[in-house]
Amino acid sequence: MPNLIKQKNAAGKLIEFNMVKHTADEIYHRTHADKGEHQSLFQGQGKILLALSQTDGLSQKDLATQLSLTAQSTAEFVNKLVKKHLVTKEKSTTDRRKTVIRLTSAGRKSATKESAKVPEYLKNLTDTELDQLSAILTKMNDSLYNEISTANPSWYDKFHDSITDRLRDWFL
Amino acid sequence: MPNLIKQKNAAGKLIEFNMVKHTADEIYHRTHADKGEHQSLFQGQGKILLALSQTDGLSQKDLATQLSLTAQSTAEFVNKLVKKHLVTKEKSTTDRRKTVIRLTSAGRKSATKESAKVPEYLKNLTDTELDQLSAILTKMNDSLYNEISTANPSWYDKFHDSITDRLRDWFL
DNA sequence: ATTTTTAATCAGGTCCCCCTGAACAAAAAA
DNA sequence: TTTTTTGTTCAGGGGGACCTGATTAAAAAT
Repeated sequence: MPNLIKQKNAAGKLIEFNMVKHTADEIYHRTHADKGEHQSLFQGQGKILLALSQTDGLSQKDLATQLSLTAQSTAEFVNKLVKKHLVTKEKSTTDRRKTVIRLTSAGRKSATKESAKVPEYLKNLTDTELDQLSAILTKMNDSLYNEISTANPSWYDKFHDSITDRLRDWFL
Repeated sequence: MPNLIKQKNAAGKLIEFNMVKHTADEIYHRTHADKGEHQSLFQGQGKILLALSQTDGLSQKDLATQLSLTAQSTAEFVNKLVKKHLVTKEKSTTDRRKTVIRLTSAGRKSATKESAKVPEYLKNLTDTELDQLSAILTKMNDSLYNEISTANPSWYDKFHDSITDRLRDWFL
């Protein structure tokens, strides 16, 4: 029998963490005048960058299906990224309907910069704590993967492997 | 000397957690047709709800200063919440310039519903793990509070106490 | 009693995520 | 070759988080 009090405690801390982190991020990109860089990596333009950093040179259609977006949304995000010089568009030579999207070097950097660095708030943890945290997060993630796979197996399939691949790349 | 590998490991797991959680949330409010309920609690309308759930009956001005928003943004969010029947607006009787904002019962429920319940992914953790997680998150949060207070002391002041108050209320 | 400050409103704007519908050109199938 | 399917694009829309500027009404200060 798990202890409800302990669960609530942890849940509260987690909410607090999200809240405080959100504020810290806000302050950061407020003072750093990050003009528009407040995209989550997991939405819209960020998603595209992430997918490309795993497999460069996808077509818009590929991106759309992989990311569960409409072709139009995908086009919108890609165009925005082109304007920011983070990706390039070029017509495929083999199939001239297709547009191949590629990361620029700036794009690749942008996709990995925030993710590849160890945040400050982890640096105060001891080795033991880091191990504990990793183990706990692994369990939590598995839990969430389960939720996703039962709720929506097709998303899960598109999702799980690419995520873990991506993370392996970043952190090795 | 903290172990960089361990840090990166934990950092990766954390990113993975955010990513997976984001997807799980998306699936959830996609299947539950939650029309617009995908607000972070820490932004815009969510912020307002949260502030009111701590201190009901604030004026728009009070909300604005407390949340570091302009009066106009605040008004916008409040109006949207009124449309959703989550808050009510009424002219103050003592100072007829002021508008007093109050949570409806639906509003109060909405402000606490997601937060007060223990997420599934915590329920598979053992008591020991829960304790470890709480301890680790406490350290991480302190780290972030520090960041905030050095970067922007005034935000910190508005922030810290009300947060901890809020969390105490939810979880007791 | 008049000026000034304050709380809120309207108007309009920027950027973000995301979708539907309609058009169009290139490739594949009939 | 004609039809159908596929990949993109254009147009337009809904909702969200913010913001600045200008105006109004009520309270406070002079």
